[in-house]
Amino acid sequence: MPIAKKGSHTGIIKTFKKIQSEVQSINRIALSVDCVIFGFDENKLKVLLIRSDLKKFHGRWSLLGDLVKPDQDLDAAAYEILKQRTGLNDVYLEQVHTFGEVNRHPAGRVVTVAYCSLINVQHHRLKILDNELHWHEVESVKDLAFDHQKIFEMCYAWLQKRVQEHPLGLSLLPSKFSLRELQNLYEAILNIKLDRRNFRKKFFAMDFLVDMNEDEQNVPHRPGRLYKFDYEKYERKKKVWTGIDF
Amino acid sequence: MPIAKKGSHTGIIKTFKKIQSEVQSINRIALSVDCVIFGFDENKLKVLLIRSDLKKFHGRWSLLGDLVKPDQDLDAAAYEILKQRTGLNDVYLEQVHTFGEVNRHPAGRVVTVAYCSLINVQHHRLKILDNELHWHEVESVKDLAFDHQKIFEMCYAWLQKRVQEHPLGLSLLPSKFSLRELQNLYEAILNIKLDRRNFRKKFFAMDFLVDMNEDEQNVPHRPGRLYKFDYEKYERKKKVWTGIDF
DNA sequence: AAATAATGTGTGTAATTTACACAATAAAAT
DNA sequence: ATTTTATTGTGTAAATTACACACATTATTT
Repeated sequence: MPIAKKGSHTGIIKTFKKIQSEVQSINRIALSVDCVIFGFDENKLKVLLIRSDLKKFHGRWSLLGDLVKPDQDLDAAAYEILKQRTGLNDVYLEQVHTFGEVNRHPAGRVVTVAYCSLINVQHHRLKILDNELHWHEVESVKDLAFDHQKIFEMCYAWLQKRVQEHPLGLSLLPSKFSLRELQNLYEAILNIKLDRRNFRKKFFAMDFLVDMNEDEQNVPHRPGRLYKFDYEKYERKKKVWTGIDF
Repeated sequence: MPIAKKGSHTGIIKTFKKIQSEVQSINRIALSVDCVIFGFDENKLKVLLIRSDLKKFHGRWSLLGDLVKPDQDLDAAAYEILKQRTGLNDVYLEQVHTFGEVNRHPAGRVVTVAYCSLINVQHHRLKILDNELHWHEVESVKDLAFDHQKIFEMCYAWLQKRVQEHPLGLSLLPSKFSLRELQNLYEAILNIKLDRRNFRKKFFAMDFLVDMNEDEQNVPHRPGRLYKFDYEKYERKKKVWTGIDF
């Protein structure tokens, strides 16, 4: 029988043996990852959903997720989902939040870690083999299965905030892109209109865009210049102090 | 024997029964919460640590944490820690990140969810009953047990960023505070010097400070005016669009 | 050759940020 | 009571950044 550690006034401190026994038997919980996979297509921000297979949620859509295996790193579990579902490897993936209400899942206690992923739909387009998968416009996503609506909304809000302070949004575009595409992307994510001249000035002033000396192809109007984003320079120069502002 | 769902091309989709069986037997993992509890005292940012009880980490300090029970909400588990360790109820608590590497804990597979908490040390001062608990200056925190150093560093970086865009930092001060105290707080958290006049102008311009018509007591110099922060007004007025800037 | 639809560029104004110095006040020391 | 000390409280000018706004240019399509 484990005892409270000598020196503890509270009885909270545990011996290694006690912790070990707790870790190994009781107190275990199923853990899953759910991925909110964003794409950008036809100037719309989209999210990849799968039709829920559970009768209880007949026909409702849900996020892509799976249980984490006991010998699997958490991040690896999220990458695994992406690999399986999109066929893509090096994609942008970031953990957003963990949802741990007791009754959030009908099959029992399942705590889930939500990840956001941003992928270039062009690369992915040919790889949706599974006809239960579908890209949905973010504005029309509602009534998802489980608590996935809440998870989705938190991830979408996270993206809207994050995209203003970090260049992750560019992962939604081809590596070469025009400023028009970039602006359309920001307008779609943030759901606002931006002034074109000021938008360009802003990005040129940041000085992370590399001119590819190449123009757009196959556009029914004057082609725009193509640029790529210099991530290395961004990593060197990124700011830590942005100023107190709320 | 569970089978892949009809209509699945990949065999990834699972039946409810299969999910239920996975949730209920295999694939379970121990889940813990760890709290990075910040305090502000003597113009220094501090963090509350406990001496590790595990022989393996003899004498090393660690974060305050515990396993999550199967019938306990995740957030509730974090509040529980705070309540136990500080005796405080309504404290600021926010989830930061989940750490899920397979070998991060010596007692087996334990995934941990890190929370940051900010408490007013004045309220707490008399309640450290446990002599294994100690407030450490953040700059001198090193070599924590487990992967707690990494967790701490991520939470500290999170705080430094978050405090610039959200008034959570004020939870470290008494509800009535002078602008000098507020500035000291920001300087301690961000580890920079700020211009006093511009700092004041900034905060007054935000217009969330309420003049208490009261001055500091027991200071060995001209007392400063006391203010409180109007959280309700902040909630009504807080900005969503801050501008693209990275 | 004209019409279309987009690209690419600059300037003035307003708002915000930064740098910076001195008088007023309360407490403590004499 | 007077002086000294330490800190509060305030204003302005200069620099920077954000914002609003219009026209000439270039491919493509008709």
